Amino acid sequence: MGVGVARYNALESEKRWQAQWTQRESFRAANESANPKYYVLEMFPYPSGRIHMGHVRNYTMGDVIARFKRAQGFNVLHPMGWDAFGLPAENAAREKGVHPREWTYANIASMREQLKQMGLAIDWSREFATCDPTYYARQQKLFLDFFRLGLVTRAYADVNWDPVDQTVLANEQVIEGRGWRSGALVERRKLSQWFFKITGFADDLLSGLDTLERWPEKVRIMQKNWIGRSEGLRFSFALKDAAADPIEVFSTRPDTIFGASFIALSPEHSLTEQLAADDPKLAAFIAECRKGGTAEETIETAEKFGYDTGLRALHPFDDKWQLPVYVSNFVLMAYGTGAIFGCPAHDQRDVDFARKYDLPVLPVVIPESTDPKTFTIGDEAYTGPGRLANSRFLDGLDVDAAKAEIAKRLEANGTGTRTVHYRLRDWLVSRQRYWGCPIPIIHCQVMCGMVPVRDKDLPLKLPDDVSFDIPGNPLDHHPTWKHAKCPICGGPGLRETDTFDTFVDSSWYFVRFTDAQAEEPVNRAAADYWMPVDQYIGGVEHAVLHLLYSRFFTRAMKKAGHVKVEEPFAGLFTQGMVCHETYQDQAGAWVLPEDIEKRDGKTVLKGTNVPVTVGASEKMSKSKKNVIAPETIIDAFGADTIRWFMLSDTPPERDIEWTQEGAEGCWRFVQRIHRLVTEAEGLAPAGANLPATVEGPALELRRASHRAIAAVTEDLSQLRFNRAVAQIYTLANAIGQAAAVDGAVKREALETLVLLVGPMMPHLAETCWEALGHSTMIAATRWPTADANLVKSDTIRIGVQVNGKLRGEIEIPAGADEATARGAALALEPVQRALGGQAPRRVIVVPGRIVNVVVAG
RNA sequence: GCCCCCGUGGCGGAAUGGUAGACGCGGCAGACUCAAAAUCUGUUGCCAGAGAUGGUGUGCUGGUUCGAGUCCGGCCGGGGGCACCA
Repeated sequence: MGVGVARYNALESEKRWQAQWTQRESFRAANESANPKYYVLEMFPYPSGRIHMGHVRNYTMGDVIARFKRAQGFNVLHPMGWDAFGLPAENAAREKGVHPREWTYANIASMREQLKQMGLAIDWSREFATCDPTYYARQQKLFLDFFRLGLVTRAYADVNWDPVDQTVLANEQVIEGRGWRSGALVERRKLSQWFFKITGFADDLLSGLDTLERWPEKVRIMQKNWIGRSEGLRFSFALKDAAADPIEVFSTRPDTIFGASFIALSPEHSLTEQLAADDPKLAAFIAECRKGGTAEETIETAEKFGYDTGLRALHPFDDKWQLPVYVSNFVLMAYGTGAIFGCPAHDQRDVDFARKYDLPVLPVVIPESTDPKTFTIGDEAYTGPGRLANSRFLDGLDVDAAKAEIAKRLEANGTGTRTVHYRLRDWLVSRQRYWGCPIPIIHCQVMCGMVPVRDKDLPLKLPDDVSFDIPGNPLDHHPTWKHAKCPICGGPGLRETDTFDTFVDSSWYFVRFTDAQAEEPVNRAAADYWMPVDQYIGGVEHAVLHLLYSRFFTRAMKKAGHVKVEEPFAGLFTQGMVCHETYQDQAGAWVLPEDIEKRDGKTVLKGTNVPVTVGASEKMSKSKKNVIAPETIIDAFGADTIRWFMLSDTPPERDIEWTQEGAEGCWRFVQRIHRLVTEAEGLAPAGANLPATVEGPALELRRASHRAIAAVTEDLSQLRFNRAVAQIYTLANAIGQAAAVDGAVKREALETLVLLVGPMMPHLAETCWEALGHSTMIAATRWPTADANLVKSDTIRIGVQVNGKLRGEIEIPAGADEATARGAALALEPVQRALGGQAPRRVIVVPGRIVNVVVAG
């Protein structure tokens, strides 16, 4: 520590300001205000016990927005809670013998402590965990509302059974045939399950995407693809053997019907199965198709196989035309009818298949300005627009007209139906687990069937005395819990022992934050005031499921009269991951960053000369040990340093790489700001007026201040934190350069610097604000406004080009007319040289931008 | 295989079609110091040149334009998503 230099003590200062904010309830949000509202929310965390760098990045961004909007005069809601149900708590119970509730609440306590150390501007009075009975009781009530509205259904379904987790997985949770958490090979089982009828909202969820202008295009496309709407025609092909049932197909290209050259059935099609019973070769073929999984992207490049069943189908418009019926591995049972007609000329998969089995390839859609007689298809299908040919009554029509004509004819004779298919399936919400929200239904053993639990009997609480000694659902093998009287007849009944998927919990928490204490699930007035969330921030890994379910839930809640909005999140931002270099020792084992050191350009195990291999920067993960614990950084440098790092350099949507050097650079800047403020000499007292005239270096400093205000305001509004950071560095540099400037101008510059830094490094800013003689807090201070006259300068320097190449620079008054710029440019020596005494062929003057002299040659 | 995104100094990255490389990290040189750390100042795309300066430069390749990192076509490379969706 330098002699006589008071070094900024971040840890002490941060503790102090955090206490101040808490004591003054600085971030408490009122449910009504004269100011406009702004609701900023980060995806709430699962309480694993410790925060990681991903949390730090996420919550820092949200916090900057919250503080910035608050300073701009908005009534800001910035809450925090816990996505607290879920399997890890049960795993901990099985592994360590600790009750899921204790484990979860202990984790929440330690994570809350860590988040508070980050200095987040959160209204903690609204905090809740989804495992609080006060929360899930309201969720049960919502479920009953949905139940009465017919949005809930129960169906026997083939479900994915995870034998390790002893639970049912959604299709989305099965990855490469394995459970997404356990990694166990998934088995198929038929179980009676609860579903939310999200498919009923498919069209609405799809069209709603168009209104989400402040969502990343990428996420909207992913949701669109997930919903997967396709319009087509469902119709039948009769078989030559009249005794057999016709084969029903679904096609989005019925216009290509006269290019058909085969029919293909899925290996799982019922007809396939019938035929296989008497055809061992087909049975063997089916077994072959099942190998390696069916839904794999990897098999897309795999070869297409077919098996000719010997059956012949009749063309719907010509019963003399027979088409071979194949079974093929590229037809999916889960989509459409599990059967297709193949038109090789206009579908890539079909042409691949046709070439392999030597089937006809007849083009029936001809691109504009191409001769039908010479148009042929090689190994590539033509899927573009065009006019029909070789298609009898369709000849000459365009694709859309031909589709309509076919549909019209087949509908008229009763063999076809226009159909819309969705990829989206109903949301399976029941889980055979203990640590989740119980589903409030009683199965009457007498005659009443499935009966909702009465409102007055809510919450239906989880029992505490459960055992995890045996596999399966503890609720199910609890000795007494599931026995209940039927609410209708009073006879014996059994409680539903399934609990909800935790995606249900996270599908409405953002509404509950608007009044976390409300007796009803939603305080309608509070929800109407705050919803929608103005800015939601989280990882792109939730692009489909969480966000789609939340959009569905909000619509369902609207139907039930709980909210007036349909879309929960007006703005969405998906931040990038936090990465770090990876290290391996000579045996190939992963090494923690804290166990290495870099010396003389080499990377070695700490305190030794044993070399370490430095690998690519990858997402921080325990398995590769490339993790930095946020608390080690906060303990060493303070929260402001880690926050500043997260905002600096890398655009927020991209992956950021954590480096020790970068962190030290941030720390140095913290110190530098503190020094600039505390060592400033000749400052005017707080509140002093600026001199009447300011010129020279003082004017330049004023300009730097106001340019910084304008730029940082703009950048923060657009979530371009990295650019805002660069602007602040520029201002700090300008202040350092203007050492001779003092008085009120210097004060203005320093106060600007401190105010602009406020949302990003709030503790440092408060300390500096106080050092500048203020008794108020930055948390209660308005954002500065830029003086437009100071943002622009009197003269500007613009480039001068000759034939588009830079040849010089001129300095002219800011508002100078074209003639002035032109004259100054032409007078330049390099321009004169290029002209060689001749007149320019053309001079382009873009005011305030550039002059380009075009010289003949 | 299809869809989406991205290729700019040693590194992270700036740049409404208008002076490419802001800002940071790292490097180099200097000041302060017995010395180091910290701090401050200068410098830093590449090539040539002592220098002024000149040439060159945003993955490759065509095009549009007075002018292209930016727009359009083709290719190469990297990343993400997916469902062979008829």
